[in-house]
Amino acid sequence: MEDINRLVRQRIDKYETMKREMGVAHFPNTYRKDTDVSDFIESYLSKSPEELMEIRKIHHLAGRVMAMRTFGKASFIHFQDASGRLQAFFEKNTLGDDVYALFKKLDIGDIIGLWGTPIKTRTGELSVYVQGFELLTKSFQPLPEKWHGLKDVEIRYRQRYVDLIVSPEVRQTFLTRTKIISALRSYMDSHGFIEVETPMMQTIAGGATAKPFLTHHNALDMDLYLRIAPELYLKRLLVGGFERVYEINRNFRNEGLSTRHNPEFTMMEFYQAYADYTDLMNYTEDMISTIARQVSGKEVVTYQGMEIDLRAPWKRYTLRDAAIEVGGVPRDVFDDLPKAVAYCKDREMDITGDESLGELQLALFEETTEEKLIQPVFITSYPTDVSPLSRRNMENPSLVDRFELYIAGREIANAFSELNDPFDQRQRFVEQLKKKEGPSELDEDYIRALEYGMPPAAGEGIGIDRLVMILTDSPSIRDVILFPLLRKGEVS
RNA sequence: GAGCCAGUAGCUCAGUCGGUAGAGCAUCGGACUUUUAAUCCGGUGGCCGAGGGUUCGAGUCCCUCCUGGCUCACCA
Repeated sequence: MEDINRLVRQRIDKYETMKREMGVAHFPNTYRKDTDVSDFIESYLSKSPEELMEIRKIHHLAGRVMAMRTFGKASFIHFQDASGRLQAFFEKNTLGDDVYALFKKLDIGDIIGLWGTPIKTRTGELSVYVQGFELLTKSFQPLPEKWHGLKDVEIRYRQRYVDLIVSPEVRQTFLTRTKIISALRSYMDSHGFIEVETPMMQTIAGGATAKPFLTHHNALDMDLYLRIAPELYLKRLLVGGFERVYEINRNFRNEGLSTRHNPEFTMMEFYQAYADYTDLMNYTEDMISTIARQVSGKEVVTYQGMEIDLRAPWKRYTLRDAAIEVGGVPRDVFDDLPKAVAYCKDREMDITGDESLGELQLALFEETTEEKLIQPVFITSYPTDVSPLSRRNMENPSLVDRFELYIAGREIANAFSELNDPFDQRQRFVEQLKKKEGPSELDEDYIRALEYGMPPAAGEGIGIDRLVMILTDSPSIRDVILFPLLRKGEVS
């Protein structure tokens, strides 16, 4: 604790005085509370002041002092615990001179245990009529101002603990995140899926196209990648005989940061044997609308001023129809390689000219259509050459049985009927290796697993952070990740 | 990686044409027994993100760098 500023110094000195002269214990851990703030409020909020006068029960509460209004001989504070915020009334006559003097030495931010009876003050606010208190943890750093709160986003991210103390809406967002993930788990569990864990450290970074983080294992003297996706391991489990598996965990991608991208982010991937991508569309719209209802109590949510209707069923569009009808790409351009190249160049899109038609079709869709897909929509029928792990469509082998889910202009989920033909899979891997992005090595063990036989299946990945963003109306992914990645640095 | 914007007291912010660094809250001292951003009186508090330059003089103008935000690029 170098660079101690004056305010910290004052608090340290004050604490020393309290311990030396006022009998305050040094960081004690013997106080036990018996009542949460929310329970206290629930028990007494509807009672009249007269009814509360009759209640002699002493409740032991604890929490952090958030505001103080002290007078000569009586004072009010607000304190908060994990469940809520409550007013407490300290009176000199009740507490005695010494205890009241100790009370007046408290600072905003201190954590105290306090006990007393319920009371309603003259203005009708339910409060604790304090009979005694104990300083449990001295707070040495001053908290941000009560009125404007903490606005500096750098401090909010670097010192999230401060943000959580002073910003109820931030605390609420993260509580909602927890509820969403919990609801997701129980939805999956109740549909017969088992939760599994697969390697975060992999020798081949497969299952997606992204740059991986590299690390090293000393004892084995072996380079390892942090996973970019769990996909290939989860499908090995289908080979192994599990028919419904899911994993909610972190992926790591060594790419740029933005309001929608954090280098580590949370993904749920799940795989279901004897199902195809149309089954997953039905499943997904029910899952997400159910979770929205459970978490927020409604299926029509507002995201950044846009009304998003999550009620099933959701619209379904082929990539081609969406690009043409929503994105306004001319029909002949979409279906013709030279015209597509010319069109992309006209729009100053960053293309080399070596792309396949499929790659250009996807690029055209992303350029013209994506951001217009506000209401939930499944985009289907992706080109095979941009989907190396997806099953080909029976009628048209240049397309795959795949969908992506878009909500509020963002990709939320990606799913497909799984390719379980080991020979086709090998061929697609070989094609993928020719491209400059993508895995550096062919995953022979995955091919071998397919050679043992993977049941027909469909699988899906859902970006949990992005889903949480929509359900909590958060503009940036950093608002739904407790500790987003920042440059190494100190808040001065 | 590129462009734009920002960084001044613990927090939130002013700071004009380049001329002695300010406010509110917090904090410290005093008054005050039902307050709600309590009120009233008085005080303390600054490496103006860092470094360099121009100038008699720089928070202010110029350059470099650091950190953050937004947009773009990258990114199934």
